Amino acid sequence: MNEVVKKKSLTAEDWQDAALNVIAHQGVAAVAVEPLARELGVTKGSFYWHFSNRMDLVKQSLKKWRLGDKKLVEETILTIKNPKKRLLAWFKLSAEPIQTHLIYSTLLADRSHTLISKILKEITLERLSHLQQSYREMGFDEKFAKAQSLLAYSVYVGFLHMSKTLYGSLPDSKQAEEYAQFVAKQLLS
Amino acid sequence: MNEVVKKKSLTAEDWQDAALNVIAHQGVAAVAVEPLARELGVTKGSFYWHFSNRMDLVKQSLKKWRLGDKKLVEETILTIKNPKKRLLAWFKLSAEPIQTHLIYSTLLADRSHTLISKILKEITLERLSHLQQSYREMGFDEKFAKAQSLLAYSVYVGFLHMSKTLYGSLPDSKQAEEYAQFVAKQLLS
DNA sequence: ATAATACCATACGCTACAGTATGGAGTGGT
DNA sequence: ACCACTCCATACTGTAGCGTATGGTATTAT
Repeated sequence: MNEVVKKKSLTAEDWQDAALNVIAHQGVAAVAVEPLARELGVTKGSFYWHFSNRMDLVKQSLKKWRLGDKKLVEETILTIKNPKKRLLAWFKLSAEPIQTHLIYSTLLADRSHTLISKILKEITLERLSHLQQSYREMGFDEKFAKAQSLLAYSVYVGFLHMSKTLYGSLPDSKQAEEYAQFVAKQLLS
Repeated sequence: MNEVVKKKSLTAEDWQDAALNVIAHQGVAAVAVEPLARELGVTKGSFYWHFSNRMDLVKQSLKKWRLGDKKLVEETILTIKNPKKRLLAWFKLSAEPIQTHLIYSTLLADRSHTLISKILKEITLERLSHLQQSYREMGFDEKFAKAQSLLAYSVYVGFLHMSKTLYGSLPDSKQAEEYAQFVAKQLLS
């Protein structure tokens, strides 16, 4: 039992969380109704009461993920006034072993659906814009800020995949800290 | 018709090429026998003559890809004596819009099978080793060479995903050249 | 010319999953 | 006490793909 209080019935969010967990580790294609139902200890009769179909679940799950991710960034990064410190905080957060990174990196290789491509493009452009903004505030010119933010973001994405490939999971906080320091030294001078 | 000479019968390599094409664009999970057969204008009776099962095709396809990739690197990169020029050549090749990169980046998010994880780890460590070697030959110490090669490789992987995400495909040669120059300036000083 | 072999079509059984239809148990409101 | 609504189980239909069995045709060898 992972829950002390045995819940009487499931909510839509319970299904979304389970779906996000699958997405993080096996991708969108692996999100299947019946296996999820088994995992949650119910049948798909429950599922089709909460959602209209499989894609509906995927959509709403990604929506939830996106909101949570946005909130995280707004609270821990965008509140920092000093642009250099803000970038450093971003590098550190990027290397933290949290689910949101796993989901993002998994989605990156999943071009199965137009919806996902669209979401990814939006998120990526959004984040690039933040980085570029910070570099500009540090005093760099437009062109350099653009190229450098693309480079920094590539490092972020690459690091996610590398970690999973080499270690099978995201590295722990200590390793992440060290790596963030090195990256900062190379990309924040 | 994409072939002038209409072939009388298919070879195992024809199936492998078709499979690699699917892997490059939709991932290993999307490799299915019957759809491939339809695409090749035959039925699966043909498939099961050439391969014992679906996984057999995947294995052999990846083996072919790996051999081709190895040959490419050996011929265009490892033959260069000067370490700095060698690294520059690697950066440039990394940004070229060729299928081998697509396959690699797609595999990176595909942890469905132990075999694939194993292959990926091997390839990644192999490439990291080459990079590290080049940095060392440039005169950097062991520790820096290791960190820097990891950084450079992260940039490579990240760039692949970014390109697909933002532009839907790998960028053309001209863009690739510019990007490689910038990366080289930042990571090769 | 005949036999062997390479290559493929067809037809089959099996499984996993999507989605629907319907009924039933529990719970809260009145 | 009764009703309505929430949540889920059960039982279906339909489809896509895996793998097998078997027979047929064209090519090659002898």
